[in-house]
Amino acid sequence: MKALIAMSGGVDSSVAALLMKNEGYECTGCTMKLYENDTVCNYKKATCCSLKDVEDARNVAYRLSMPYYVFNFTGDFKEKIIDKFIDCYEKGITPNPCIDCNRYMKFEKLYERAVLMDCDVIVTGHYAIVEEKDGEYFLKKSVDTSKDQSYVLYSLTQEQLKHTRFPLGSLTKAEVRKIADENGFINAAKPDSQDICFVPDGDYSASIEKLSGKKYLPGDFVLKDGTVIGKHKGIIHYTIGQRKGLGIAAEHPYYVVSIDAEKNTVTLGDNEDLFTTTFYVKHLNWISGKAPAGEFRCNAKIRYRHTEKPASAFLIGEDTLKVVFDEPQRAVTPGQSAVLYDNDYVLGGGEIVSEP
RNA sequence: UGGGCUAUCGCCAAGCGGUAAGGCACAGGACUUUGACUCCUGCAUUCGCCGGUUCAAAUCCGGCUAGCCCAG
Repeated sequence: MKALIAMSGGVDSSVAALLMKNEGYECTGCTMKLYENDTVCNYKKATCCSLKDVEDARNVAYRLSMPYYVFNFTGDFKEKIIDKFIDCYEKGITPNPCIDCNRYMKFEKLYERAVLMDCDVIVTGHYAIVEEKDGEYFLKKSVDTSKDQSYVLYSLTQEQLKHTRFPLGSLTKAEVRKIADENGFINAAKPDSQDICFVPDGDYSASIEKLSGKKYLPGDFVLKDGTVIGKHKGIIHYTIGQRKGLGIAAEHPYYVVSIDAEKNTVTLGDNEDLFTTTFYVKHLNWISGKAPAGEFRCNAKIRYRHTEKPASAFLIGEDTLKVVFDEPQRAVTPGQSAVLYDNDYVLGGGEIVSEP
């Protein structure tokens, strides 16, 4: 069996490579080059596409004596991830580029390459589990629930799951680091990745301005009743539930409650105004390949760092799901992904939209 | 022009003779493979100005200045 390992240069994917090797797979390592550091104006920080990371990945691949390649996916990454990222913010919604990167880069582009290379499976360092039973594949949370990444994988299809391996699914992060250390991997103690990989210094709005070359117009901060209480710096700077950076001094903190791209206004309110029970999801994918029939119970997760909460859901259209939480949840945000679980199993998910 | 009220951190605001609360904003950090949220830390040697009383004043007294309100 041949495996193509997606290696970022970090500990996780390095250990994933090792484990596949140990399982007897004929392994090939690779790193996807997703963007040029100059195009995103990143001059200092080491990120997943820096030379350093490629060297780390190459180093581990060499140590495991497996062939190693770098694939240049910069064109696709710009089109599928960066452009959409910018477009979303311009429309007043909040994207999750990591979700898109998994969907389009790792499990589409890379998968195509794997097929071309005659590989049977692609392998990543995600903390998630694929289970097979009677020919059907299931996506399940990892054993280390604090590191679980099944959320970002809800877009996978049966076909993709069949050809994917997540060797870290039953390990904890501590165990992974230990394995890396025991095997002398140079990245054993490398910090976990964080922030958006193509955004230097965590300043995403500055990146959008540089990448798009546009200036975003200031507009009004308004209250629910329409009262103007200040000027905002351009809607791309805000997301639902945001408190910091508003610059408005008041008795209580203000939070962004909604964003109107048409009127170029940002509505502010109290924390209590952010809690809602009902929302809609589009661009659905079901792990099983087909949508559950009728109304069903599940746990819904509305952002990467959200603990999934009990809800009822049912399709109200071809590709539109209505979800109703048992208890109101804070800052359900259009553009973010909602993923539905049945206990530890991912049922599917999609993108939260403001209107059905 | 009389009469009254108020002047404390960028904003709001405690304080009422004993040596400057708090909230908001802001900055830095933690958390985190998205944006957020959250958490931690920092943030007025100084109380409109000038004098006076007192061992001691943002707190009492006088004057000045500014703003607000009521008369005209």
